[in-house]
Amino acid sequence: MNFRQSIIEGLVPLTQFPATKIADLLEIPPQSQLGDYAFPCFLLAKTLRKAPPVIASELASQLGQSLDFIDRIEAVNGYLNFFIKRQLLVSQSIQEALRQGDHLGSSTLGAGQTVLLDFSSPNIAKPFHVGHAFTTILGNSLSKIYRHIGYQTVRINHLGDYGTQFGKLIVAFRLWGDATALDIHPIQELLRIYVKFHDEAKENPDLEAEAREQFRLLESGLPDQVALWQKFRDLSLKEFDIVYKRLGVEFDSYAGESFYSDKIPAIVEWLNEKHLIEDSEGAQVVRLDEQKLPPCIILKSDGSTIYASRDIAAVIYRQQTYNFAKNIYVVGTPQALHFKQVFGVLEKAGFEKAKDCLHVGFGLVKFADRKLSTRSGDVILLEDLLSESVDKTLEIIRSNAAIRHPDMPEADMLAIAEKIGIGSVIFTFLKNGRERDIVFSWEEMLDFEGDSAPYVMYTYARARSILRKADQEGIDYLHVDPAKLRLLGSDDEFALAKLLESFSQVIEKAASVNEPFMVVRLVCNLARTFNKYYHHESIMKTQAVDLRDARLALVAACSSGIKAALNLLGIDAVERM
RNA sequence: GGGUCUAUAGCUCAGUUGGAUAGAGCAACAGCCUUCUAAGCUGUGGGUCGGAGGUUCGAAUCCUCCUAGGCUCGCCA
Repeated sequence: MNFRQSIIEGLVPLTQFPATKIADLLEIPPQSQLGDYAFPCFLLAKTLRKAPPVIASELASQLGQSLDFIDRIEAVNGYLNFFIKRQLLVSQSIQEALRQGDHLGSSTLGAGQTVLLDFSSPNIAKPFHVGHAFTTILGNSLSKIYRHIGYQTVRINHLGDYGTQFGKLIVAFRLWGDATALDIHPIQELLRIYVKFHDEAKENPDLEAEAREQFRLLESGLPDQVALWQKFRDLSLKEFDIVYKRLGVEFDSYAGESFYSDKIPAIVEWLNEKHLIEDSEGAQVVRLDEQKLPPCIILKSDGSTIYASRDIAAVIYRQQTYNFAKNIYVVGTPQALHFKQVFGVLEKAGFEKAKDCLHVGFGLVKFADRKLSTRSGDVILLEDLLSESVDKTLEIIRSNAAIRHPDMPEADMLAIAEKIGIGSVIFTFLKNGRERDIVFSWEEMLDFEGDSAPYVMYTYARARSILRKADQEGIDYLHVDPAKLRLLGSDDEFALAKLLESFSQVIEKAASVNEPFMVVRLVCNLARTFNKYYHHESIMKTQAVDLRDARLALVAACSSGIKAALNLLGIDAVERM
């Protein structure tokens, strides 16, 4: 039974409002003492010409006993407050949670529709630094959230694997490259010669010209140039893969800039046919005055392509290949204008799916404390960040294990530290609204108390610990008689059940605004409420066996809820810690 | 200068599309381990929602102006 829907249906005949209107108005009170659902009567005041409190109390008595799942209805301050029968909500919510298990909150909302997520997209031959972490972690989480509610997803890593920079690398590698170093630390070596190229080019401008020539030769397909480029690309990807594996991120496509290189002429031709392109200061541009946007450059004055033209080609290709319902770009907010222009050109060209293209932006990563371990230049490698976090976690695990789990094998501690350490990093990026800048500090990221990945994971481990004990005693808490579940109804139990019940709504909301932090807040809430419960009640020592079993069912439901939510963030829960 | 985003507790942030006494976490202070994991729990203090007007039954939320800051504004991506 859907309580919310039933209340809406009950209110339709009494208010004369359409169901959608009521759905908009029906809210969840700020405090649980005020009820489970609330209907504000202020809008009715105008049509009925009565004071809201009067209307509320009239509605309360009219609605009376017609809704059998309602315990009572109160009229307070012009609000109609609904209290659901606790036992009913609790037992229903736990049964549903146990049925869905680790897929709690999943649905078929997006069945038959495909969402494209363009994220991560690092530049080949450049270090994978913390700046890339945000798009990678955010995109990964969004893909999981969309899949959870039934969409098919295509995760696209739009690699920066083309452009004059590769001409530079080819020139630099021939002059100063070290093949052995390239095999061992490919990106380090490529970065070294890239930096050297720029240093040398200051003295010798001919190098720049040579680089442009080499890129031209690469683009025209000369075997030597292509082979070198391919090698740089392969080795870089191999190194990126190490980070992706640690983060648990996978891609369905690595079609990057090089992939679209030969698709651009057709795009230019298409735009020309529509007479959208005009000459401006030597460059070919599409004017976007009517959209109040600056012109979008399609071809540079030397005739070569640019970021925008490649992105336009990519959108067209993706539509033909995937027939997407949504085409999402997980790219930093500084590029907002760029995407507005790209989508603007497509719209102007009459490409209908332009409205389904979406830029999901995120803030900058800034650094509060500068004393971070870096190997090269002033960038912080994501790999180093992950390792640092894992190391710090391992220290804590070691000191805890000495007290609580003297039997824990070294290999387990390492595996757990890896998951918690990486979970902490992921959590740092996903805990707030994505458009906020992240001021990065070790102190905050490695603060494992309160709302943090370790806190949530710890809660899961505690719940699992109880269930292991129940398993040992042979208790079947997954198939508890619904009648027993109605024994639950304390404040904590009710609060937990309500949180579990809210999963699907929260996850759908998170998807609709592309904000994983909503899932973070949900799971933190669940963890906090669970810890409270854990502290108040000794589950396994509950005297009455039926009540104990019901409580175990609730614990099982909560544990799968936490696991499900963590999975949506890209974090792997651990059974012990 | 144009565009755009932001400003909420000492710090980091929420605030369900205009509703009830503005909420969390951290930090501070005071407590709780012979009991399923103390990475936990319980309690206390802490606010002119950047400022000034306006809209209305009602504003952190909408409008105008101002202040401060971020990002961005044609051949990089």
